[in-house]
Amino acid sequence: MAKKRASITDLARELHISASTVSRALNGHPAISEATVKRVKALAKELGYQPNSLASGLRRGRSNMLGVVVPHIDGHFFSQVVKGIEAAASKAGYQVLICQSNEDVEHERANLETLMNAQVEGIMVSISRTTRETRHFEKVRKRDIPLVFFDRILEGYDVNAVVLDDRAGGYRATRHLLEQGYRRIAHFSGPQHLNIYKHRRQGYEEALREYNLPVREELIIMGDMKMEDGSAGMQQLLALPEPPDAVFSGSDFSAAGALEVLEARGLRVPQDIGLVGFSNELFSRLTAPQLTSIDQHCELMGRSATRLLLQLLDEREPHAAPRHVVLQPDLFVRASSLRTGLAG
Amino acid sequence: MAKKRASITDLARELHISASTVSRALNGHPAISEATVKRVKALAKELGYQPNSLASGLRRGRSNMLGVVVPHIDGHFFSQVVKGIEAAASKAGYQVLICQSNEDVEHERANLETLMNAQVEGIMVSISRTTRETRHFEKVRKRDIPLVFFDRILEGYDVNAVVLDDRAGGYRATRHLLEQGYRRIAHFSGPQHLNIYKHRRQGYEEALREYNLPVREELIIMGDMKMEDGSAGMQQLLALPEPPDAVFSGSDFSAAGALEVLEARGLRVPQDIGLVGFSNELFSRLTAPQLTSIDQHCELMGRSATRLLLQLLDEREPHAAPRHVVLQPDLFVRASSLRTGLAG
DNA sequence: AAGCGAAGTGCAAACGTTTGCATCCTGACA
DNA sequence: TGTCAGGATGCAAACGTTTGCACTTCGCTT
Repeated sequence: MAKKRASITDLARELHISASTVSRALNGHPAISEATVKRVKALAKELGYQPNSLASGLRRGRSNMLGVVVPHIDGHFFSQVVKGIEAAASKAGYQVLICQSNEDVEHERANLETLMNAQVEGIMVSISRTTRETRHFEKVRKRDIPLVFFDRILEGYDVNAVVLDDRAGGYRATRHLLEQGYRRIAHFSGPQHLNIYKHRRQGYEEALREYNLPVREELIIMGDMKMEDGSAGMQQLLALPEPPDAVFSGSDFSAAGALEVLEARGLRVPQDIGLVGFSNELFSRLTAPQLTSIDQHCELMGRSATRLLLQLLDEREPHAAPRHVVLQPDLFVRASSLRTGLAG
Repeated sequence: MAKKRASITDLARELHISASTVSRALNGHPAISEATVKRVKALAKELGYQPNSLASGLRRGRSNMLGVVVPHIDGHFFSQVVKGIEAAASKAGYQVLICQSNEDVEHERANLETLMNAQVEGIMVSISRTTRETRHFEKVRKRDIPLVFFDRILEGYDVNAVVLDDRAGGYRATRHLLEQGYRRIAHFSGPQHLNIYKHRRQGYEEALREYNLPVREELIIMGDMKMEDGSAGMQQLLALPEPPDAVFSGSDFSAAGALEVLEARGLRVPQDIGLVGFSNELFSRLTAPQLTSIDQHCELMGRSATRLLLQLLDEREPHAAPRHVVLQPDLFVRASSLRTGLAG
């Protein structure tokens, strides 16, 4: 009844052959005879042999594990990305170790240590909101552990990355509002050291300029993109002498917050005020009215990041030029921004 | 420039002491002198030494990893549970390996193999919707790998588990509707081999009986609890000669689907029809009207499961009687079920 | 008949830690 | 001075795999 798990040596002893032969038989080494392979595999099955991946990892200097650091895992976006990562990784025979930084640099630093400790072969990161410097990533690089960033990256830090074309997203969202006839369009944005919020804002401004409209300071509200921030921002906007006739929010959450305020004030969406969010969260179909939003192809992003990482692992060229993959966003038009649709 | 990571042996060589001493110094073994400890730690820091957890895992027969198998990771519930697991595990010095079964038994079986391969010390599982038998779990048990189920368990399979008191949840949801004056209450339920849906239904029936109301077959709709199922179910209900005046849905998603249909038909919630969901998904605050729902304390569930697992690991009594932890749900009352609130 | 190549297998070292036991040293006590 | 205790360290084996190299056998070729 001793529950010791069968090892390669056990198989070898039982079959009166050497451990090397067993190992090779199991791994499909060509030099082993048909017959032996059969015997080994049969016994392995019988004893329920499972390779010890710690041992093989140790010996081969590989762990078959990839690490992921995300700010958090709740909400649609990151959980979908992780899903994509998982799918791509497991197809390639890798395990995935997932860590959450909780939007905190210190946590992020600790996560990286943890992952390196666990001997992961590569790491994918989406930086936390409080990350402003890159020392902890340099440590990873020094160890020659391939590193791929996704979605959120640090401005001016040249790295391998898979990102969304946030500028295009911001542009298309805003342009859609303009085409619907809205002219005084406000924008909710987040911390500007994060590429995503900065680029969404730039896209917004670009669209305005294209329509020869001024970019007004008072219509751009900086916040943390949570629901509360959206509510507060909306109230601030409504208090203006000339309130906006539409809002492009850099996040669905703050858009939802804005929606609550509008409803409470008895303002109609999209008639009185148009609204567009960002991320195409699950709930954007459930609000009343349904929320127009930008889809980020989260799962694809996860798969792309993993594919890029696997490529790097494959090539093993320590310091090749960093590669960028840019995904194009999609605009999902729903009721919250459809003014003409109602008229027509 | 060889990027070989410093090992214990490297430290030992450099300091002209033995590897054992270095190991002991780093692990706080009492027999090592103050002075040596200092020297070792200093050099370790200088060289950026990171212990190789594969090696130490191999030697000590421990991996410091826990495995988790969930049906999926999107949506509020499981991602929050995972968050709780992660938090509790990392506080205890464990890594977490997360696998998704995609609601498929075969995947689930493969996930378990994978985790055992990775030498996890214990496994937490919430079974997939298509899991109806337990052979693959027996294999884990045979290896004496502690196993804890959470939320979803197989009826009649006696195991360590952390579950919600779903019966109480169903009861309280239904009772709340009754107290609001609704009398013809329908119910959306899911696959009955899953404890959660079965118990929610039982709680629903219990509340009806308490009010001396009949349990009507035609008012109980079985489905897959997705949004579409909710829409379809609602249409089916509205087509009845005597449609219900309220619905208790076993999931927020199908509740949302029902809401869409109701809105399209011009039926007012909660005046014409009351609605209660289950899970307290993030979006339940965002629907119009906001959705009354049952909160499952997801994060707590994750923490509890982990704590239980760690206990089992600690005790190492192979076949102690399985333990159950039952969490109490909370009812979050919102507009979708507040008929009297409007009158008052 | 010697030599050769190929196929199949085994030996032993290595990966980086941990740990039981042995060893050495120093100082104290009888 | 001899003995002993205790503190500090080292030795070597072990965890389960993988892998370069050597070895045996056997059937062929020259």
